[in-house]
Amino acid sequence: MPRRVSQRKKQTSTSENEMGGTHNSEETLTDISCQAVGKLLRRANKGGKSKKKMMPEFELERNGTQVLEPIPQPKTSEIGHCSRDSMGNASAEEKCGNASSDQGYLDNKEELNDSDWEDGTVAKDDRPVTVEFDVTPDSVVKKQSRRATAEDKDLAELVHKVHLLCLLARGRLVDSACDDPLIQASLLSLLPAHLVQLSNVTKLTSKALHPLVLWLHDNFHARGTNAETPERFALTSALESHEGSAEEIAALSVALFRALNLTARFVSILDVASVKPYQSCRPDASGSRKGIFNTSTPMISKRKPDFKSPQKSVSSNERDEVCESSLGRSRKSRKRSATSHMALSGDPSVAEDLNVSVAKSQTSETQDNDPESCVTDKSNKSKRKGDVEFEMQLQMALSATAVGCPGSTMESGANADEASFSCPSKRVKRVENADASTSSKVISTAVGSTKVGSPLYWAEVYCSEENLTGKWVHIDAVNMIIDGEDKVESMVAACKASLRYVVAFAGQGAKDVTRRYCMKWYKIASQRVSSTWWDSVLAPLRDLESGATGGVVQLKTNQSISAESNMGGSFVPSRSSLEDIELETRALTEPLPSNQQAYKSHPLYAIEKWLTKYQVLHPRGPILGFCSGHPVYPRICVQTVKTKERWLREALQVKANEHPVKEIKHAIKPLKVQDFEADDYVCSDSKGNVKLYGMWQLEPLNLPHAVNGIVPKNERGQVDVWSEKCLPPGTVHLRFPRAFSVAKRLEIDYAPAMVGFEFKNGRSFPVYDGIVVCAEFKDILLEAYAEEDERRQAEEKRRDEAQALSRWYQLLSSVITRQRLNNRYNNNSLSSEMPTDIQCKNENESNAAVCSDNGKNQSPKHHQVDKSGADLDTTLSTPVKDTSLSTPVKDHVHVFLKEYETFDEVTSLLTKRCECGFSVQVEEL
DNA sequence: ATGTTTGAGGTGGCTTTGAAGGCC
DNA sequence: CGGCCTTCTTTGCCACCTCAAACA
Repeated sequence: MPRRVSQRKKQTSTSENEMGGTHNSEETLTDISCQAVGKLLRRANKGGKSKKKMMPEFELERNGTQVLEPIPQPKTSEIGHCSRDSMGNASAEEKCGNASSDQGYLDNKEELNDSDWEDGTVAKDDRPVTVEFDVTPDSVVKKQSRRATAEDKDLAELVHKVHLLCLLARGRLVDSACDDPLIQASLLSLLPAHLVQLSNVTKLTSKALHPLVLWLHDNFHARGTNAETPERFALTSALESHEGSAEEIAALSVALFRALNLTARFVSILDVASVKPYQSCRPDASGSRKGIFNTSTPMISKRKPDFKSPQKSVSSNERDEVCESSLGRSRKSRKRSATSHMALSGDPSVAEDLNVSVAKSQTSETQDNDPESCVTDKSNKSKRKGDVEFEMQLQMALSATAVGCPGSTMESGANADEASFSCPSKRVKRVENADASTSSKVISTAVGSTKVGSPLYWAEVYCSEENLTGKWVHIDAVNMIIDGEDKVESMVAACKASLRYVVAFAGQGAKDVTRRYCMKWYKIASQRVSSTWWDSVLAPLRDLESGATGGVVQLKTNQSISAESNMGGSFVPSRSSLEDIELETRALTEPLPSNQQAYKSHPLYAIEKWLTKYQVLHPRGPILGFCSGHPVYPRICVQTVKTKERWLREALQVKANEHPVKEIKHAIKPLKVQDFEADDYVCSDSKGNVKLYGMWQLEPLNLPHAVNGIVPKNERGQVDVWSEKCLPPGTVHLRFPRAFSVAKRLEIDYAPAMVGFEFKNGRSFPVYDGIVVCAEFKDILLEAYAEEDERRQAEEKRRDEAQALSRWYQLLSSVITRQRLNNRYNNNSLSSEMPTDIQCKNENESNAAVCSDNGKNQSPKHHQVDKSGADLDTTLSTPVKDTSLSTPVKDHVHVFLKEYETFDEVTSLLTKRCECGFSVQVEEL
């Protein structure tokens, strides 16, 4: 395979390894999230060190603070990244990515130990940890945009998944806080007596909830940042002050509903980092550019328990607007950001606007023309949008993870009240900032990106008297909306926000209820992670959720369903299964999109215009409607067509008398020879059409059966083994090496097994693996192969041993010769230059061994048989050389002729002689 | 002003059945 | 000399994606 492909595979497998199996144990979900982030960082780190210059790098500081530090990015363009730039990224007192700090980080980088990340110390370290980003200004002019590579896509998907897991974990924490008995009791104590009666209502309708929601709405307000208290998820303080974040208010509403024995869920939009690279979290790929910056993750835009708010916020005056809850959140964010800029701008109001702009540009994927953002865009424009997004995504994932990591201590006793994530085991990990302002600034860059007015949290209450079978009713206490599930999408869309994941939490579990709120699924389908992965993650959580909320539905007596359930007694629909049906129904009854492009990858509908080359409509109907004059067909009518050969790989063959359903032109690559012969080229064009067949034209592959031990082969004398199904009946595929030689020796008919292709040199070549033989020969072959293998191994062993002996002999012989020469010419300077290479072939194996003693003209003038040589003979019992020579001849090659040999039967010594007088004694083994 | 269509341009993925030369 | 093994080299088309201009 090409290198490109193998790299891709590696990445994919990495990603799967890292993310896979996260659903196995719900109780370790948080751990898994943390580990995933750790791995992610490690990977990002690696990526950053590679040639991918766009990838930010990260490092681990020694003082227990993990600092995530993108290296200075080259500029995308132009001008002035002055103070504004640092405003966008960091306030002055924070670790601004200036040159000196960069240098320091780069130095430290050498000490970074990957295994720290690998081992998940990010999450598990007992010490308080600060996770912080520092965005450094770009300094080098760079290409404006870059297309996403496969690696970028993998990384974006990884970030997306990690972020999802983190947000899921957070949702579960909020949900469990809603179960806190103290919170519930406190709420009940505040509740007017007439409303408490609601707990006795058995037949609940959404209308009945109205006064309750009204009371909530009147008594609890979403607010902006309170400068005195750190922004944490603290239901108690929200309860006390009757004021809290949108998330807290929504959670309080859920807690109240549960206190009244209503079945209620906490619902949250998981506003997650984009699954695509260099995109912010926006729902709609077409247009709405300016809405991008409005997106952010609630984990960041909302002040989390893990980040202190060290800076004062500007007071809020705009409390009672529409979408107040989110406004509160966004205001908070804006203020927080603004404060970090005030030091630079000096004007709070300006600073606020600026900050919004900065944040926008940071989260934005475009340097859009939004007038509001252009003020500061100049500075951020220089940063590539992909980088910005990447930083954002990592921030999101990291901060979200930090919230959920268990096992760490609360930062202070004052904060460790019961209300914030009630039970100790569920307590929020406080990530202690060594430098609070640093961290806050880091977050502020993200915070400003809040979408204005987009509802992110609400409650769902199960009303048994709604519909026939009961219904989950959407209740947004902050905005005083009851049963407004159809309004959510438009509200979210109006705020340019994303509705990709709507998850309901209950009983420590979670369920994806996006379908209930999203009417235009095709718009978000591509923005979601693969359903396989998502479903597997949610599977254990779904069980928990349905366990907590899934009461048996009390069907109304006059309904036929009721009769059915009474009759059988076995079919008792649970709330959960009924909801599944409801959501599934919505999935299958989506209205026809009004724009053509939506049909390109629509799961339900298709128009012919957007079919690909290998797709046809079969059958052509029914027509469900029209879009811009194009008939709309059900997606199930779209069939994939393939060539005969392609179908063959799937063990299917085209039926007799079937005509190709489609023919496409296949540009045959003209060979170089054909370039000179235009006539040939033109002729070949006519047969360049590729015939395609559909699934309905196929039948199971009917290969000729093996007869008389002969393997049926194709026109190339081989068998294409795409899979076991492609084997002719009566044959087997033997994949061991050198099988063919065994088969050949036994004279068994075989065919090489072609298992695929390798692409090399611009062409593809078949890859063979083993042979195909008739099944009856399998055992014989295996047996013979085992024998052969044994014999071969024995032979190899023998050869190795002989070689070892030979080499020992050569070595010792050299040593002895050297010693002998030393003795003889001790005083001669030659001794130090003695050649040691005595080359001699294995005399045992040749009748006329050839030796060379032309040792670089330095051969001793006179050789004598030395006693030591005889000793060596007896000691080694190996071929021995006796150098009883008399006439050294320069460059002479000894030739030992058979007729000069003498053999001493007593000593078993064979003496070979050269015509020159040189003789060699060989001891026969 | 906003949304939609269209086309340009770029990237990733799929395509798919040798030859020469050295060694044993 | 024949069989086996290694090395040679890195296409070109199409689908898909993004972007921007034109259009509704």
